[in-house]
Amino acid sequence: MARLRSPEKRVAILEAATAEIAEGGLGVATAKIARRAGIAEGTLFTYFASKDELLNAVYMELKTEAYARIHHGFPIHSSLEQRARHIWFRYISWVADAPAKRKAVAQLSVSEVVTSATRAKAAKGWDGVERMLSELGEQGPLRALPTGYVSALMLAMLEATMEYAARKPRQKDQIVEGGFAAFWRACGGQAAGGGIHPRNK
Amino acid sequence: MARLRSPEKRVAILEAATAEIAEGGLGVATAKIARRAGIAEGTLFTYFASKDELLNAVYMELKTEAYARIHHGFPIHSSLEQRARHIWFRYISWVADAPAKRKAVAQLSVSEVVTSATRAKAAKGWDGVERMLSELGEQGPLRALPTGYVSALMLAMLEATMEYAARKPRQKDQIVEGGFAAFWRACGGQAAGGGIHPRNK
Amino acid sequence: MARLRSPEKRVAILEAATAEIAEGGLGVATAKIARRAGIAEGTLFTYFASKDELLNAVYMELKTEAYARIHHGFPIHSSLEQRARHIWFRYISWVADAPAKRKAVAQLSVSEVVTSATRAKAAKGWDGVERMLSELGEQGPLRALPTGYVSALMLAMLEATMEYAARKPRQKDQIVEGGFAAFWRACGGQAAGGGIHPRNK
Amino acid sequence: MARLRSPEKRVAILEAATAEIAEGGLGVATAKIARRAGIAEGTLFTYFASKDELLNAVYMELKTEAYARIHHGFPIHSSLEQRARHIWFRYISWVADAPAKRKAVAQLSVSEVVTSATRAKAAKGWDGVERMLSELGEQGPLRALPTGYVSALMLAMLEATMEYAARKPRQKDQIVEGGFAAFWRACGGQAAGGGIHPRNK
DNA sequence: AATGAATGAGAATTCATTCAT
DNA sequence: AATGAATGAATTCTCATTCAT
Repeated sequence: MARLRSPEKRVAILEAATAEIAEGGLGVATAKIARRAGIAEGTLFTYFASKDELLNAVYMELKTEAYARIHHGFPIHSSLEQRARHIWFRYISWVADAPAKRKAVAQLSVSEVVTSATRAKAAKGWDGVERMLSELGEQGPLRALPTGYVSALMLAMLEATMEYAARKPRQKDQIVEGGFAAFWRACGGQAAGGGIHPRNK
Repeated sequence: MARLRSPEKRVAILEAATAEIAEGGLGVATAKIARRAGIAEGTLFTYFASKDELLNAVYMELKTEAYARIHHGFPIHSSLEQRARHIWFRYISWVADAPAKRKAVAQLSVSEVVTSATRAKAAKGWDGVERMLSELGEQGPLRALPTGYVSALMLAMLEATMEYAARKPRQKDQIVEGGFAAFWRACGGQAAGGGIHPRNK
Repeated sequence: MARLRSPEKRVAILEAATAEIAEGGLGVATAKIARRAGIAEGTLFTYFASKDELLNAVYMELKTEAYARIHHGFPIHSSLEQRARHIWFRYISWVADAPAKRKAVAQLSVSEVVTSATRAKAAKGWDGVERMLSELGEQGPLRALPTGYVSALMLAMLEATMEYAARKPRQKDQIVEGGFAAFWRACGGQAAGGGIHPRNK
Repeated sequence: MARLRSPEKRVAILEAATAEIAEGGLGVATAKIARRAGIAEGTLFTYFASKDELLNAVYMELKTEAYARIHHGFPIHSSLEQRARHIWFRYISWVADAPAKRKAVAQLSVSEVVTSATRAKAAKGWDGVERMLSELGEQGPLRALPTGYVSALMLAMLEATMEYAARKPRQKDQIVEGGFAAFWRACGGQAAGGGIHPRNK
């Protein structure tokens, strides 16, 4: 039997692509990605049939990873606020650990190379998060708005908060905490101490 | 660059570039932009020294235009909420009029071709908006956070709201209105009727 | 106004392509063709949109040129045999002048890159030759066979004769003359002195 | 190359190569040939040291096969015309059975990958046919021309006839028969009933 | 100033061949 | 012997930019 296609190599390519995209945009040469991944130019194409396919895989991978981060240790029996906090801070920590990942995802999200099929598949992974957040949307002032809007809003506020925090590293913790408070108010909750469902506490 | 014979051509190029970027990403060929603008390939470079310069100009133009939209008819003597509403709905209407512009701006915003100098210059124009919003940040729960964070948050929430509204055209008005309410709560204001500073009214 | 696309350059490319194909087959690199034509790699593609298009153009060009050679000085009022001789020897002389052209045409003829549209268009040019030969097909023993078969046969016999003559340069004249005699007999004619229609002489 | 484990695999490769060449030209990827042959990419190279070697082997194989077809049942004691007829119709039937073979041979014949050594070797196998035909060349009007020219002429007329017949399937038999008659006349023979050497009959 | 042909440095991808398994 | 992943040179084609007209 010949060598097996190594999952490590696949991962190396995805990581190299993420880093290169973060540094140089979606226009990076596949050759550059391959070099960074420590493989030959042509080898990249035994793992991904085309650059587009690779880009879609990177998007999928990053979205999945972010989701896994949030999913891990989710306090399913805690109050709504605690659950929302978990998501907020977990996502922030993911980005803080690897800013390149966020930069890459940002580029991919607005690009046309990521197909709607990929987006749909990735969104399905987010379903879990959305379900967690659905209670937020079902009660309180956001009740009248379509499901999914809450998570879209949360993601947007997260991105803005991270972006901002990244530019002011010293006040980072304060901004992140303040950002969550703002999100929580937007959802109709009171600042810490209050909450949407006092009785739920 | 000498005084340009035709400012119309400059505008045509910027518009063509915006449309092409929206449709095909930042990778569009300058030749394609030129064709769409109704000029020759080479002529583009008498108006913009390089593709990067053009891209930066497009970013600048779009940001400036959005700002102008908001600036126009700004109810400078109305309540803080009224002013915030003005910004919110004006920005939404700008995007609604020309969705391509938003798509283009989104691509440019995350790209590395737009220099920090350009971003700074554009942000300066945006200062006006920020000043209008600064009161929001100075008072209420957002007080402790750095200036600029409020406008960043507003923009993020606006983008998310538009994105979402675009996918559910029938509920558009409801979503846009609900989005503003959420933003206003995030800033510490009460739902319409209340407000941060009742006495300011 | 910019430079005009020069017909000389187009011709240079076609000639370079013909020579390269003759020497190295249809697999030649477009870069090699461009170099031989004295132009830049990219310039080739302003004259021919793709390699396939170039190859089709070469085929067309060579077929047209061969036809022109035959057409020139055609003894329209002479005997059938004289007319057939004219075609035979003219075609031979074309090939003798530029053996590379025949080699290139041979490769292209059997290849799949030459579309049936191109073949049809080229065949239309041969219609003239065919008409000249149609009398041969209408009378004599070939009468029962479909029109067009005579010219196909003639071309095949010509190719074989040339191929053979090229390998034995010393006997060239003898072979070419003998080849024509064979063709003429195949058509039902008698060796020189006789003919299909003695009275036509 | 050691004694090969499986001659069947060698044959499978040759057949796959023939089919692929017929369909896609000499540019086919060896990987595609291997896949069609039902073996792994690398295995091909334990049977043929290089693509060129494979191509030469295909040429050789096809020429040999055609020769075998003709050789089989050759009416060695019949009249010259009968023998020529045998060759003509046998060759036609070979091609009719497997048109891909003829297409492949046509591509290979005009290509530079087939070495003159291979051609010489293949021609040697063809010698048998040539010997059978040599009488045609030795007597009659073709007497003055070099040996080998007759078979070259025959092959050319055969190819043209097949090509033509393939395009008009309904008149196929008529064309093939008419083609032989033409060839026979070209050799100096009379239409059926006559012959070059009545006394030889 | 305007034009668009010319340029040539990449870009993505292919593919014959090698080689670890 | 057989496999197919790995290799990297080579290929076609694109495109920002220059420049003759």
